[in-house]
Amino acid sequence: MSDGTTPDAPHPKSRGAARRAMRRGPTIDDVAELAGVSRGTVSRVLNGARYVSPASLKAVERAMRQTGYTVNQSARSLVTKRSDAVAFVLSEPQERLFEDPNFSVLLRSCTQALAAHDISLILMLESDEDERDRVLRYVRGGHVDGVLLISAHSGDSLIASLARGDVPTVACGKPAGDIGIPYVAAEDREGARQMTRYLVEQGRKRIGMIGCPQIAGGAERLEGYRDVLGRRALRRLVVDAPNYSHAAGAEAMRRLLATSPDIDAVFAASDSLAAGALTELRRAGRGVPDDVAVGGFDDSRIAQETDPALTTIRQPLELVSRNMVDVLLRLIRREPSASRLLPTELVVRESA
Amino acid sequence: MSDGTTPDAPHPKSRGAARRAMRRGPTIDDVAELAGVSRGTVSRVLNGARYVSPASLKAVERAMRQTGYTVNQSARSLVTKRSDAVAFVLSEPQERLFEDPNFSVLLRSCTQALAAHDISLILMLESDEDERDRVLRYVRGGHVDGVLLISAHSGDSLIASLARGDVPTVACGKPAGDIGIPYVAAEDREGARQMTRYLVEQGRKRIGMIGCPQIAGGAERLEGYRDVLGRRALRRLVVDAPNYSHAAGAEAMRRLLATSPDIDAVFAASDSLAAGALTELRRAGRGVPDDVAVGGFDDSRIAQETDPALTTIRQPLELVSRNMVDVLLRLIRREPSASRLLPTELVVRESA
DNA sequence: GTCGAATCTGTGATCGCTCACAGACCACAC
DNA sequence: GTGTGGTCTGTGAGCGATCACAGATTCGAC
Repeated sequence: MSDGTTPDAPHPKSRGAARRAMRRGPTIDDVAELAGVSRGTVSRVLNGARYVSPASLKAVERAMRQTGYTVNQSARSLVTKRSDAVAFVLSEPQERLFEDPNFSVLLRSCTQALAAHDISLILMLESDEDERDRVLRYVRGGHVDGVLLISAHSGDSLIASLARGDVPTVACGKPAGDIGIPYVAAEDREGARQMTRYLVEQGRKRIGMIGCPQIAGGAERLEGYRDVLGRRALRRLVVDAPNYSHAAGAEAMRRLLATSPDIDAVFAASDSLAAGALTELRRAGRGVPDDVAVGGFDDSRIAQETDPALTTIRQPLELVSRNMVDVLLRLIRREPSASRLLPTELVVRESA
Repeated sequence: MSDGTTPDAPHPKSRGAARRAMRRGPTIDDVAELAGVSRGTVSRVLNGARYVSPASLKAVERAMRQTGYTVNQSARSLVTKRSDAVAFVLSEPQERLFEDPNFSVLLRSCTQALAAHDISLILMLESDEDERDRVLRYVRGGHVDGVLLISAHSGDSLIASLARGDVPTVACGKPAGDIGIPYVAAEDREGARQMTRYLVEQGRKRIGMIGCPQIAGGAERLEGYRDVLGRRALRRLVVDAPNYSHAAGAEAMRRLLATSPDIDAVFAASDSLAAGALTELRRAGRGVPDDVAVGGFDDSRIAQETDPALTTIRQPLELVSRNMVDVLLRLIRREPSASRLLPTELVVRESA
C-alpha cells in the first residue's frame, strides 16, 4: 500500500484550527499544542506516562493544569470499550431494602472504594419486571464495566440473566442455587453460632429465634442457631418473619410469645427485627435483658439506638464492600477471582 | 482550500466490512444493513422517528430486535455532548447524612424519577477537600449533564463553585447566602409552626426546642417555633444539637432537662433527634406523652418505630425528589425554572 | 405540465480520544 | 563503520454515533 513517497499530502484534517474558542473544555490537541508536543505524547501521559521524556512530561502536565483539561470520557470509552463505571444494582421487589441501614453502609463504602480507582458508581433500582429489563439492557449495552449486585432475595431472576451474560458481576451475599456468580458475604452461619453460644453461656435455657430464611443470609443464620442448640431448638421456638423490618420483628415476637411464653432469650436474624421484638417485649411487660435477653445481627446503626442497646453480631460491611470492589475489578481485568467469606464478631451491649 | 473537483475518491472508509463477528454488540451499521436502509435512517428511528416511512420504521425496529441492538452511549455522547447522566452529590463532611433515613428516600426517588427519563444517576460522595476537587473536576469535565446537590451544611464551598460554573445544578434545601442556585425544599418554617401550634393546642405550656440551625432547614424550623411562641420562647427552652443524630438528640435532651426541668413538651428539629430525646426522657423517668409531649420533624421511617411512635411533621420527600429532577431537566434544556417550596403536613401518632 | 413544498433517504464530516506503526535519536557493543 | 536495541515521538486510522446537506420521490395546486 504505502509506496514510500507520499506526495506532499494536502493535510485534509487541519485539526483544531478555527474551532477554537468554542464552548466545552479544552481537548487533547489544545494541551498538545500548548505543550509543544503531539497528541500521542499527551495521550501517553494520560495513560501511565511510559516512554515519555521528563521534559515532555513536565510540559504536558503544565499545559494540562493551565488549560484545566479533563479527558472526555466518551471519546475514551468509544475506543477503549471501557466505561470506568460500574452499576450498583439494588434488586428488591419491596423497596424495603433501601431502608435497611446496612444498605447505606454498603452503598457508601462501595462508592468510596470505587472512587479510589477513579471509577464511578451508577445506581440502578430494580423493583419490578420492567426495570429488570431496563437494567439488563443497560448493563448488557456496555454502559458499565461490571455490576455490584445487592439482592435481598436470593433467588433473583436478574442474577440468572447476569450470570449467563459476559458482564463481570459480584453479588453481596451468596445467591441461591450456586449459579456460579462470585459473591462476598459475612460468615452468617458462624456469626449465628457465636450469638447462640453466647446466649447459652449467659445461662439462657429457652432461646427463641426470629428468622427470615428467604432473605440472603437468613437461612445460614438459622442453621447456625440450630448448629449450637441441636435438639433443644424446638420447632415452636422458631418463627419466620417475612422480611427484615421493624414491624415484622414486632409481629413475630408477638407470635413467639403466644406459642412460647416461657422463653428467656430471643435471637433475631437482623437488628431491625430485634428492635421490633424489643418494642413488643416492652409492650408485653417483659424486661430486657432480665426477663428475656435479645440478640440481633448486623450491628447496624439502630443497634446503638434502641433502648436497651442491642447485643448483636457485627458484619464487617466496609470490608465486604472493599472486597466486592476488589473482586469485581479483578474480574473486569479478566484475572481469576473467587468468592470470599468475611468473619463476624460478637458485640455485647445491654440487651443480652 | 476545497477546489471543488475531488478527483474520484478511492473510498478509504469501507465501513463495517471484515470487522463483523467481533465481540461487543451490533452497531448501527449492522442494524442498517439488516433492515436494508442506511445509517441515517436508523439514527432517525433512534431519535424520534421523524421523517421515516412506516415501512423503514418497521424494518428498522425488527432489525433492532433481531440483533439486540443498544446504542453506544459513548459514541452518542461524543457528538451530542450530552451524557444522559446526572450526578447525585452528597456533600457531608461527617458522613452522617448517609445514615439519615431521609437521604435514602431522596436517593431512591431521584433514581426512579430519572430512570423514567432514561437518565442514569451517578452517586458521588464529597466528605473532604480532595473529594471536593474530584467531584468538581468530574462535573466540570462534562461527564454529567447536571447535578443534584444534597448538602446538609448549607454553607458549602462546593455550592459556590458549582454556582459559578455553567453546570445545571439543583440543591435540596435552601443553600445559605442566596447564591443563586435553584433549590427545592419543604416549607420548613411553616411546618415548624404547625407542630408548635399543635403542641400549644394540646395545652402544653412549657415547650422546649431541640434545634440545629447550622443544618439545612434547621434555622427555618427554629424560626417557625419562635413565630408561634413569640416571647414565650424563652432562651433557656432552646438547645442546639450539633447534628441530626440520635446521640445528639439524647445529649440535647439531657441539657434541656437540666436547665428546664419544668418543660411539658419538646419539639425536635428532626425525627432522629426526637428519638434520642425519647430515649433520654425514659431514662429520666418522664412519661411520654403524659409528662412530656415530643414532636419530631420529617416523618422518616424511625417515626413509626420509636416507642411511643412519633407525632411529627411530614416532609414530602418523594415530591421533593420529583421536583428536583423536574427543575434540573428544565435547566439542562435551558428552559427557565425557579426554586420550589413544598407543603408539609402534621402527622399525629402517640408521642404528642 | 410545471412548480414548490413536504417527506423520505443516503452520505460525508465530525466529535476527542487510543492504539499501532514507523521513524528519529541515542547509546553501546562489535 | 555497522548493527542492535532501547527510548521517545508524531501520524493515520479508527471507535460508533449524530448532524447537516443534498438528492430523490411524492403530491397537490396552479
